[in-house]
Amino acid sequence: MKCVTEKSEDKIREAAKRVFLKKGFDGTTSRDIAKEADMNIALTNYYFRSKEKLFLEIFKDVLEEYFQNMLTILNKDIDIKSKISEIIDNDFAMMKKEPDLVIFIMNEIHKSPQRLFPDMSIFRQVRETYLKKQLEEGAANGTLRPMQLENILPLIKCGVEFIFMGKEIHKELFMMTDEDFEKYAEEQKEHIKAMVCNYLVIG
Amino acid sequence: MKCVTEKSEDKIREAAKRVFLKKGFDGTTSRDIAKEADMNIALTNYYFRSKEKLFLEIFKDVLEEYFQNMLTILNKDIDIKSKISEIIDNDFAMMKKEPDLVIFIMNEIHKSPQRLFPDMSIFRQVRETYLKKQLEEGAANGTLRPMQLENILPLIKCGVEFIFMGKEIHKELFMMTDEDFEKYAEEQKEHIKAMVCNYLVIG
DNA sequence: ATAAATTTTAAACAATCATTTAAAATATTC
DNA sequence: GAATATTTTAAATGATTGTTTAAAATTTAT
Repeated sequence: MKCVTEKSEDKIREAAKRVFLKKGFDGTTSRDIAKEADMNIALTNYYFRSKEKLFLEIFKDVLEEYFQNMLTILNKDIDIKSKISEIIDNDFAMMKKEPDLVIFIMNEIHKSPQRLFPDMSIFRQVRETYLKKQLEEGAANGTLRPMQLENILPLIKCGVEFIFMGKEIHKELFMMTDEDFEKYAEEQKEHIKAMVCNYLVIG
Repeated sequence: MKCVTEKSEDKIREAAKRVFLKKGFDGTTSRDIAKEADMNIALTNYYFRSKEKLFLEIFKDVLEEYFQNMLTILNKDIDIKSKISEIIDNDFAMMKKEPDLVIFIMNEIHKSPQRLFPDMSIFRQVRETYLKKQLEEGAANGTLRPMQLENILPLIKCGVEFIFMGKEIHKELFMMTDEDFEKYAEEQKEHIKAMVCNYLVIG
């Protein structure tokens, strides 16, 4: 049956995601979530049993959201330079669409890593992509600097994610307005693409 | 007068720094701090008036700690390649010594930037270093790719800080032990140095 | 339509939060 | 050494926390 009105459980889940991303687990109260969802406070526990369980459910989704698009790109049958460019463009778009996502993930995992890693099959998927094969082949035939996935992938991702995670401090440090930052981020994106490609691709 | 026993105010300040860095502002209670300092709960407010005021005082120190060493290096009269290498080594050492510092700063500023920027003269100092002059001269005489400080500095810093901020997720993603990560981080440090230098320095 | 199951509600729970109080203990001053 | 100022203490403040309760409202099943 198709409902025109959203189910309460989903309303709470979506509200909780927004609040958790903005305020973090510690900074979020059950009442914050209920208010954001415009629902009675008791319903968060009626549907999810506890704030902790609701959080873990949402965190799993958020972590998959973080990796999913990148995973698709990593498996594309395109040349390395295009692949790097696409990953960076994708990262860039993600940071603009969900500015809280990466710092949220980083901070929550940093504070309590043990509780946040369930059966993450997505991790295995990231380790075993077509890019890995491309790196091996490139290293073998001398077109690429020999590097492992775990070395090149952070180099690709850190540039964009770092300046967006630290958007406010970068704005303050270099006296930028929001508009300035937009232009700056675009410049930086191209620097990163060129820098990483120059380093990885030989000749 | 020299006291052999530490002053209560300093004991609280140092305890508060440890707890805030580990748990963040929202995750820290006044009782956590009092317990860590092994002092009565009322003393935190006796000396600092409120948890908020204590936090702001500590945050200012932490932010200066983050920039101070880098600032010294940026002003050194050494060639660009050595300077980049030193900044990265310094960052690396800082992340090992204070693993919570950068993610703490990033997260707190991200959550509430407006309240955390006092008269930060250190920001101006970072903008006006000898490195800036070196970049201008290098661009003018063709030895360096023309880049602004705000473009090159994040490229230098993001690599090391990113993998340490995300240490636990990188360990999980690439199935590393703590020992593995140590070796991995060392490798990565050298990749970053080479990559950034190759990109900035012409020929 | 009636009964049963589900969802929503207002109210309350004990625990903990940041902060304050006022008295006790200690240190300093004269 | 008495008077004063400072520091520390235990206890309490009212507000807020996550969670539960039991009744009311609504939906579903018969």
